This record gives sequence, structure tokens and C-alpha cells, in this order.
Amino acid sequence: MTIGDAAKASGVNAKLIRYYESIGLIPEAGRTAAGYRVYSSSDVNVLRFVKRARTLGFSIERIQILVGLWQDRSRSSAEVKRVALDHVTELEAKIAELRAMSDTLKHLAHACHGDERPDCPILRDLEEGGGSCCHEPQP
Amino acid sequence: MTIGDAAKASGVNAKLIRYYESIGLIPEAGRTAAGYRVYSSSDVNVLRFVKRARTLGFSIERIQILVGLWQDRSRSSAEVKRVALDHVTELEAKIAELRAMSDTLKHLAHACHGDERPDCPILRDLEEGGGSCCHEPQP
DNA sequence: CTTGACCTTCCAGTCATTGGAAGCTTTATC
DNA sequence: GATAAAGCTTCCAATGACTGGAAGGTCAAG
Repeated sequence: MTIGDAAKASGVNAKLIRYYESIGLIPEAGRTAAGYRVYSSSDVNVLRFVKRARTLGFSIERIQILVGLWQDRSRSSAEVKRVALDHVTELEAKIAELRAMSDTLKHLAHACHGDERPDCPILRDLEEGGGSCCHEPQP
Repeated sequence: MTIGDAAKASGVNAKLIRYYESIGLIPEAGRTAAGYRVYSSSDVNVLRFVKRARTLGFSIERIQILVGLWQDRSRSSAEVKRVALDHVTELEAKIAELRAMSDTLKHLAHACHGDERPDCPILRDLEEGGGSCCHEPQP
């Protein structure tokens, strides 16, 4: 299998496969006499594993660990679970951050007439640093 | 005011102020005879505006537009609202994406014993590409 | 023998910063 | 006035995870 075949079979594009090899996420592929990379179906399995892990938002660094655990027959499921739950913690933190941004903006946009007049609570918030809002208690 | 003073007053660090200038987000600052950048309190207001907008997750590109609208007395609030709601749309899309990842992982982690044994549904999912899950209908 | 579809490497760019190095200027202290 | 520390300047490089392009080698079909 050439890199193009491996790309089709795994769903990871050829450019990305080379990149993964260059950063050491996957081992160096074998080569033909002409220097073309050669892949086996087990290499494709690794690529699929990586692809699925990326789909779930794992960083390359954590995927390195997961691939290591996957290959390690004496792993404990506790180790895998810990890596997964660390990632969940980060995802939840990011979600909370984006949620707060979105809610604030939706609130401001709701208060904005959205007509031809220049007056706008969104700009007022940005100007004032968001410190004072209609719903906050006045000290 | 020097760049350090402006940094303290705006909460945007000096390095970042120079970067914002270099990409044209803020106008070029005036200079002293020795070449030091000089800032006024209105420059600081712009920096504070930018900082607040970044806190709300706006891209630099959109902040350019927002600053433009802010400075434009003949703007319509509709324009501002549209920029804000476009951003909300993107935030919600990103949240949904992360939510899906997190939920999938929580589900898999829940099904994982997390003990010393190697058997692990998380690795099984990564191996199989997440296509088959206990709760999905069997064709 | 040529065309076109592959493959190779290397370099550059993305986004929004952050860090460091090397070299000025200003301010404070002695 | 000398000196040291703090702050300013520019430029270059790195981050994460890709993506794109240029320049050139290789392979199978017509």
C-alpha cells in the first residue's frame, strides 16, 4: 500500500500521515526502492485509531499515550480512563467558557434594537468592559 | 504614557499592544524623540475595547469591524448586532461539537471499569471508529 | 515517448499570542 | 558623573494541528 492507498483506507489524508510521522506520532513507514512509503493494514488501523481519537478532540500528546496503552497488553483500563476523563475535564472547561461568552452576547444582542439607529448595548458593553449590566446589583 | 503605562491602564500587555499595532488592529502609536511609543487615554480606551471583545471570544478580524463601527457615529445597531450574532452562531456550533465529544467520552468512561484489567470500552471505541455502540440499533 | 497521476522533500502560512536575544534610553542611586 | 536597573526598541522563533504550494522524481497507460 502506498500512502495514497493508506489515506483512502484510513480516512487520514496523505499530507497528514506524513505530518504524523514527522512528529513521531506514528512510526516511520517502510520504503520502496524508489523511496515511496509503504503501509500495511495494521498501519492503517493505527491511522484509524488516531483519526477517531482526533474526532473526539484528544490532543496529539494524549493520542500518543492512548496509542501506547492500546499496544500495551498489560495496560490497566484505569490508565485509559484517567486519560479520557482528563480530556473530559478540559472539554467541559472549554464548553463553560464558550457558554458564558455566548450567553453574554445573546443577552446583549437581545437588548439591541438592531435597527438603523446607532445606539447599541453591545458596543456599550465593549466600551465599558462589561462591568455594569442592567441586571447586576448596584453597590 | 509609555507602552508599559498603557498596558497597565488597559490590561493588555505591552507585547500584545505592539502585536496589535503590527497587524493593523490599532493605529500606529506616536513616538518620542527616542522612538518610544506614546499613548493617550483614548488609545487606552481602544485597547480596553479590544480586550473586552477578545474576552467575549471575537476574532481579531471581527474586532476590526467592531472597532470601525464603534468609531462610526453613523453606524446602525443592526450592523453591530449582525456581527455579534454571527459570532454567537459560531460559538454555538463549537459548543455543540465539544458537547458531543464530551458526552461520548463520558458515556465510554462510564462503561469502563477503570481497574487493573486491560479490557476497556474506550479503546474499543477508538479501535472500531465509534461506529458500533451498545445503544445503537442493530441492522 | 509523453501524459498524467502519483510520490518525494522543503518551506510558508494559518490564529493569537508568548518568549527570548541583542541593543537602546531613561531613571534612580551612589 | 558613573553605574545599575528598569523599561523601551526590533527581530526571530515557537506554540497546535494542520494545509497549501513549489520543485522534482517515479510509475502505468496509451
